Amino acid sequence: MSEDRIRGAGLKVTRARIAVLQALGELGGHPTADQVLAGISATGATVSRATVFNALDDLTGAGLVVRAGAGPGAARYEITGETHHHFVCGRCGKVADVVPPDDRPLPADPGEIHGRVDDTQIVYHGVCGDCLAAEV
Amino acid sequence: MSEDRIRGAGLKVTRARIAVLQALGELGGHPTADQVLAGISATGATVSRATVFNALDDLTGAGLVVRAGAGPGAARYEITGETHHHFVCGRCGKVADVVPPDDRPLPADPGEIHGRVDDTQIVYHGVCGDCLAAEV
DNA sequence: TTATCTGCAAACGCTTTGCATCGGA
DNA sequence: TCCGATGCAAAGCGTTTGCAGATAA
Repeated sequence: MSEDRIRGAGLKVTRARIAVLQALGELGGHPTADQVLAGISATGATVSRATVFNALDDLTGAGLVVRAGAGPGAARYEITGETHHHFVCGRCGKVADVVPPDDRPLPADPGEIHGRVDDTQIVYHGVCGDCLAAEV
Repeated sequence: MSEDRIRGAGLKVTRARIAVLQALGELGGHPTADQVLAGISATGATVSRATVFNALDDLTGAGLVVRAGAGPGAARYEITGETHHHFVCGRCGKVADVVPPDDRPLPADPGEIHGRVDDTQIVYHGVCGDCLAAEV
């Protein structure tokens, strides 16, 4: 349940945070903050835009959510979960999940990092087929 | 030489693009567009802000440059090169290079992606030590 | 009860766009 | 010569901030 994870992260359990976490889970994929807001609104709940950003930021700091993608446009968020791979289009910012070609494990977390690692993933940077096709 | 890579990518060789590529190389790390602009200005060359963004976008589309990092604030760029690992702080957006703990090769590019892969890297998402310390 | 979060709106900063001019091939 | 890049400025959009009121613990 979302509430437990929020509580476990040391954050207050509030309507907005539950809604954000649930929306992320239901939407799946890599929604932008705006899409999260839309997802929440679709359930009938009302949360302001700024609160969505606040909640996403808090959840990111708590390690429950990760900002994904490094392309143009809005930031994309997803729930911290199992390690998986991403394909990021540097042109349109689209993020696609990638099915691991094999089950080779990732290198362990580097010990020299003086910080907390919440999520590890392989990122393939490139240009997606749509954008390649759009290039004249 | 920067010019050769630009030409090889099918782009016109212009002053701005050479300057951007050289600045990225000299700055190293993961500079923001603004830092690239500052780096260019430091050499005495004058390039407008919009042109830096244009050039970075073109070079990204050509696969010579990759947008890195998925944190708040400005986008970060780096030259496409050898596979290396990144630690991204979801709080301050800092990107740190990670020395691979071993030389285990990455899984091959997934064949099902209908696009072009320019760069593959492992990304560790988390919170850096500075931000952890700043959390009260 | 009290520290914290929410919500609204406005400000902020990064990024993109439009158009005239300049420059590479 | 011709197509494309540059440069300036201004608009666009995602994100953050400030403060008063509401709420979880």
